[in-house]
Amino acid sequence: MLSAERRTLILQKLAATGSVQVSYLAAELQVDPVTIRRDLHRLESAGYLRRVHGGAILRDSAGASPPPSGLAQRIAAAAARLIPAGSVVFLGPGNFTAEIIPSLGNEKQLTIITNALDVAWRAARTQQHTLYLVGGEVGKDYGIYGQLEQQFNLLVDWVIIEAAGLSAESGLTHDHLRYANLARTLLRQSAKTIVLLPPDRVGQVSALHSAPAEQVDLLITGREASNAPLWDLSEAGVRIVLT
Amino acid sequence: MLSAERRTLILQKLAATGSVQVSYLAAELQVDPVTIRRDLHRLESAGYLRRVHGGAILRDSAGASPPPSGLAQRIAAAAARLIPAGSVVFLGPGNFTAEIIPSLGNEKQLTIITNALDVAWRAARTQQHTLYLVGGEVGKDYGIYGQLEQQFNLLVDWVIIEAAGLSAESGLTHDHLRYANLARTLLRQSAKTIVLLPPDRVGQVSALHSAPAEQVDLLITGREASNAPLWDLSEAGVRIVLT
DNA sequence: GCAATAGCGTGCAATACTGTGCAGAACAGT
DNA sequence: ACTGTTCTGCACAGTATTGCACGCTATTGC
Repeated sequence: MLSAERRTLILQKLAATGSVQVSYLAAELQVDPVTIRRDLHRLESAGYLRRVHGGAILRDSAGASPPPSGLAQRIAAAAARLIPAGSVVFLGPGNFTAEIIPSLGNEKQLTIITNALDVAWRAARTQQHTLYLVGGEVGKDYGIYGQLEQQFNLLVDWVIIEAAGLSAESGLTHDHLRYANLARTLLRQSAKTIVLLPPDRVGQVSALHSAPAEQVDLLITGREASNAPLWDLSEAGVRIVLT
Repeated sequence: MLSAERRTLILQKLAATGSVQVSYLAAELQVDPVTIRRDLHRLESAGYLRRVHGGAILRDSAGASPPPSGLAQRIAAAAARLIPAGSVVFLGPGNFTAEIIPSLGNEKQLTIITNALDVAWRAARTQQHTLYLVGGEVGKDYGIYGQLEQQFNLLVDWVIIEAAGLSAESGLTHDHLRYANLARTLLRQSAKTIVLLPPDRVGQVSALHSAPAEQVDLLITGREASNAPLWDLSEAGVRIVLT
């Protein structure tokens, strides 16, 4: 491998995840840690990143977003494992979905459609996927709730969204009207639907309903989720992945 | 084998894999490494690739956004000073326009419409402006070239874009068709237009024309720009800001 | 506060790569 | 056939990159 190539890979990894570790890169790229350190030193001199003990972080991440929680990484990693290379996926807004991008690794190439600015930014910086973004007003949660149907012919293999609640009786529910509308539009298509949910929201019901539980193909949540609602969902035909 | 043939093969290999190594090519093509080096040198001069130690890589595989140069910050700061609080501005793709966001400071609130993912991301993170984003496919330069007119009623006070050239006779010119089309659409509106240009592109002409110089209200460039073309542009009614 | 651990920079030697001058070979035009 | 030009390979000296060893420093857990 060319040294310049290696430095490009380091920058891509950094762009995708926000930070890199010397030890991880050394193992991944099969070079001595001291070589990685020299690379990082060089890239810092060129202004591409900021060197910190143990690795490097993005140059402009002064007051950046907090590091992802372990839960988000676990759920996102589980989702990433399920998606085959080459799929067309829709990613909704949220911390869990955004964390999927760095979980995908360097090889798996997808076509990603999203209405979340943070997801789009992470995906774009990897230069690895084909990326489509919904237009419209950008909200404080980085979600963009535009006229989806006008902009794309939605023929996606997987729809991956978060929700405020999922129960067998009340189905998929949300806190915000625009999010509920988005979910309803997306699930009308015949794609496979994956819902990412914090474990404490399994079986819960929120204000705005979008779809019955039967339309959810797969629920990914934490293993702390209580069993009774999971059982009911499973009865309703929802596959469950605990992580 | 003809030398031109060999260079074509080198470019093919490079396009296929993203990088080539001198030693590999020398063995593969059965010529001396020195010959390969001379080929690469030539191809680099012609702009086909970027030479690195041990081989060559694609010209635009920077991986991450390059650090802002002093020039970008100077030009962006000049533009930021000109925009009054509360304005509705369109920001096109590019390093200069992206640098405007941090130059705006913490108080000035704008309504920003953009088709550049990096601009949008920076603006969104400030939580300071009202932000609209054009939808569509995200390109390698983070530009999104969708159906602008279908998505927004463009009633902006300022259109701020970059270009590949601006001269009094040939007007505003660009390197990429989609960018030229964008500029043409934007400038059809009656907004005030600001063009950000590296000083060495003042008076230059590139392949694709979008608008006559008269439609440009303001040119912001570096003070290194040569005087004759600036004078012509000023005659054509373009206000000039040197920084 | 302190010890264990992991990470840091630097000097050094081995290796690989680089540019350049030179001479011979291939080639095009006369 | 002759001649000037371009391309190619070789030799050589200089430079870049890498891994290892060493002593030093930051971080972590108790």
